[in-house]
Amino acid sequence: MIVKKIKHKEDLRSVILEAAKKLFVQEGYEATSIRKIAKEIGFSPTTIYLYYKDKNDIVYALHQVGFGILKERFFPLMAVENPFERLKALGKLYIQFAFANPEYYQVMFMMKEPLSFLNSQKENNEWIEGELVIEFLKNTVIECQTKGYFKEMDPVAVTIHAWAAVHGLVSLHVTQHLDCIKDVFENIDTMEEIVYNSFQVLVDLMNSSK
Amino acid sequence: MIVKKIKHKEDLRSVILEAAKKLFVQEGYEATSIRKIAKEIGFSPTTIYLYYKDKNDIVYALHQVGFGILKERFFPLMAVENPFERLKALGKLYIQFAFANPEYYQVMFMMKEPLSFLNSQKENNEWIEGELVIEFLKNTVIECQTKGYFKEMDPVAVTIHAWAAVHGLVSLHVTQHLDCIKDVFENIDTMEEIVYNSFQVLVDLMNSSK
DNA sequence: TAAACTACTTAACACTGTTAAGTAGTTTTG
DNA sequence: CAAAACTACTTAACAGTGTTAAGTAGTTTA
Repeated sequence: MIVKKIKHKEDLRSVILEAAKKLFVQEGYEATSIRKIAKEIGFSPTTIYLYYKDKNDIVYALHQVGFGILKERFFPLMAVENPFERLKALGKLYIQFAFANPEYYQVMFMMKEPLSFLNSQKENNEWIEGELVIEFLKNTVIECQTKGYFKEMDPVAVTIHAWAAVHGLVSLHVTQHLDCIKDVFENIDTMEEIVYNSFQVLVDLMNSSK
Repeated sequence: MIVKKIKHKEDLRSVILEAAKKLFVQEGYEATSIRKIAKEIGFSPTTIYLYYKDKNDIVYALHQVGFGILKERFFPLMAVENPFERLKALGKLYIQFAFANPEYYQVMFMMKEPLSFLNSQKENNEWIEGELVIEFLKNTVIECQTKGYFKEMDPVAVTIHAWAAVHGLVSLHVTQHLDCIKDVFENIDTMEEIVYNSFQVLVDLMNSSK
């Protein structure tokens, strides 16, 4: 379990983050304590505080790792010409990301801690990671409007709605609230099917706005 | 701070819940510890465990209190004849509830703990509180379909979508993720306005499905 | 009167995040 | 070259968390 100490003065900050990532993905947020991270890398818990301000600082770093993965996935979508196809692909990918990386999704979009860390920093208290994603979504929505979608609607409100619709879906899944009401689904499908059927409703409704 | 001990053998279980409610609403979930609840009612922390199995048991009880408030608000809506008007009113009330009772909203729809408690109970592992609300929503959706809304759509998928859309909106607000991207809104409105504008998009899209 | 039961408490376990103070080992400086 | 300063880390502790085993008054039953 315990990784042997790092010689050659590697950047311990990134070694800590790597250990945090491992524990976080394997055991979840709850089980990722400062003491366990320290044990994992073979240092005392207080050493962590020489490289990260507090635990929120670490979960903010994890949240950034998550956004790195998400942006990597979103990048190829910039090539999709048709804005509505791009919008649909964005939604699908967002859902896929949440299903594939539920722990990262939680830290990115469901937990206050990373944002608390941002607010604790005097300068740079902007959530650039989130704003970048929403800006990309907004531009796609505006482009869709030039093609006749979302007639006479406020593009910002449409953007927030689109985000909220997929976020609501995946967050209800991640917290297991969807599983708990599966009795209302006559034919019990997989959770993924239910989520995608529901996403299809969003797409169909958006289509009917043309 | 410390309430004098209860004589006359009142039901201590409800006294504990009352203290938990007070701390929970005033200080939030994080600050509501077993030890603080015990101090509040003037008993030792272990006494709590004679009336509640564990902390999840208490947050499940709080979650039930929340559903009590929500159901009370939903009740008058059963009288609304027009199903689409009822659907809109349901959404509006749901959002209002979340804004007025963010702590209860979290415990009802955003936290795993109450559901974990349900799963820890051998019998009765159904989330009846949630199912009741969703069933009410589903029936309204089905009724809307008889009036020409949601043509050729799966009513269950529409129900989940409607729920997810409003849940996504209010949960992004509660976790302060919406506040953090307020730079994308040109005219910085109140959070309530932004949420209602976004809700209006849902209503407009649903209207265009007729 | 003695046993049993009720309602509660004390003390402890095993954790958590976090900080003050201290300590080797290296580097810089007079 | 020795003394001061700095680097990188550790030990010990604080104040808190949920939770459980064991014990103790006071009441009730036998």
